[in-house]
Amino acid sequence: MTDCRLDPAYDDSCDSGYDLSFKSESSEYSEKPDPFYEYDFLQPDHAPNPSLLDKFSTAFHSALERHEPAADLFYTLCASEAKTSTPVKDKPKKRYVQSRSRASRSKSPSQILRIKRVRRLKANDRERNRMHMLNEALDRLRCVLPTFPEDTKLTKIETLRFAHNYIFALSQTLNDLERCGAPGDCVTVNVGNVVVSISKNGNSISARNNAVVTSGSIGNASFMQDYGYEGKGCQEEGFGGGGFASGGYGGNNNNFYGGEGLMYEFL
DNA sequence: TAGGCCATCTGGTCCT
DNA sequence: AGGACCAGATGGCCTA
Repeated sequence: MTDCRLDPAYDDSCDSGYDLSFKSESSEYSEKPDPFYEYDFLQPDHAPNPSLLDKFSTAFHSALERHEPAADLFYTLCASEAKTSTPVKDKPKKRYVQSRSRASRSKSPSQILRIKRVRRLKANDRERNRMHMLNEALDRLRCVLPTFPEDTKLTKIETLRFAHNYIFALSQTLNDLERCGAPGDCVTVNVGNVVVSISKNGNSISARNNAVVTSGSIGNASFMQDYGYEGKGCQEEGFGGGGFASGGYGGNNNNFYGGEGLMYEFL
């Protein structure tokens, strides 16, 4: 495969008629509305998203009062507004048939080459922007995960696994609260070395050793593992994998999620 | 220095 | 036709 950066034929002369300036830094990219923006707890400036926090808080406390699954309520609150750039495909894939093109009519080989090169450059630019948007979303996901600032930045796969496990841990916590009842207004979840407090007055994340937790990673590799779940729900959602033993989630460390190892306290 | 991670390019496929 | 999405290839950077 040729690398255009080394290919002398891959020039970006004005002859191509295409402006090579990166659109990732242009207004077209930066001003494009992000359909997922409103579903982030933290906005790009790390300020809490009041709308989403309110929804989560409402769902959480309604669940505590009505003994209903908070995740379902939260889902219900958001579902009506849910948008996705990758719609679910329920139709069988149809084979794409290349139609006869009129484009080649009355075009010299050099013109065709130039047109192809321009299209390729435009496609490269779109792909670059697409990946930038994906990375931006991953960065925002990193921001809402309880991590230590002194640790290295989570990789992409670590971020996704961490987020999956973190969400699962929180949902397990909610399930246990619904089972046991919640006498107070605040719930504290111990996530490894991190303490997550959820209350009507807001949520907070802190470290057990009083260190400030902002970004980075929890120094506990097992938390990054891609746990499977053999129980109902996750399996139905396609999360099934290797599975884990009942009552344990995280092995011999201090991550206690689900089952008898779950740690939470009422304040 | 090997391996992991990442950004980018590229061509194929599908969809509008 | 053109855009979105995807996966493979490639080269650069960093770290153990």
